[in-house]
Amino acid sequence: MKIATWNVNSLAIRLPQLLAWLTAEQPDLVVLQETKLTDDKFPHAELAEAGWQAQWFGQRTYNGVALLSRGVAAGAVLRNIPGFDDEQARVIAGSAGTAGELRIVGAYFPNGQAPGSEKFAYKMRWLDALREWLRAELQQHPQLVLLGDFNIAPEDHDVHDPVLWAGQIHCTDDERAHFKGLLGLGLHDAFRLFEQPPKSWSWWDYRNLAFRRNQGLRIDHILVSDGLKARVKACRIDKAPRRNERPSDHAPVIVELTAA
DNA sequence: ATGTCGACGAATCGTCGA
Repeated sequence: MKIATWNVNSLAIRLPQLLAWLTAEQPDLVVLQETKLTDDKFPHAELAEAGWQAQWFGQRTYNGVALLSRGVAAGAVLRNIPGFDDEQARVIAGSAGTAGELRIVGAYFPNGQAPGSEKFAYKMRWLDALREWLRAELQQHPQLVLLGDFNIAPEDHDVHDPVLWAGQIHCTDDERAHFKGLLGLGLHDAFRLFEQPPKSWSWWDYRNLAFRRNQGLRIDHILVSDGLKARVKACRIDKAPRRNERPSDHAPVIVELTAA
């Protein structure tokens, strides 16, 4: 069972790359971020043609998320955090897996712009709401995967230049405390369950030849619950799509689980 | 350090967000 997350930075632009990647990589479940599509424009027909069921939740210009499953549609789908009033489309959750035992929570965490900004305050409120909702969700669904673009680099070794980035957005103590708070719910950073190549990033700025210079951040994550940890076989970042022409600025992250 | 994308509204570019 392969589960993946990818911030596609506009599905309108990236659909051909997504379809090619799905064929090449053959994941079972995929969550997408930054589709930037209103729901009427979501390319469900093209995905269905390729064998994918989709659940989606989007808006114009910004944000937008989706949950793709091969063959069987996800059940008990939720859009955004229950009880948290939000105009932005950032979360999609659904139940999937061979026996519907897996709870998949795909999320596009707020960017936060800069510490002290109104957008940063929104990020903090959103993170509070996410944690409290997930606390309850984990009671209901002990086999849970939280994955997406977290917009948080959890530790200095997730940052190409920790001195340059110290205290900057994605790297503040407040954001990192929130990441640890999620781990405190009984979640595990799947990527760090394994030995990994040094300087592994999931995002590289379009500017400054950052990808060529491998100057990036690891801000896209897959967190697995206590109840799933023993099933985690591998976790990796797939840099191949970042080498495409007109790539997304993010690379997919993939986790492999053993059969239930 | 700030050199790039992508969406959008309005024009063949400026603004915003990331």
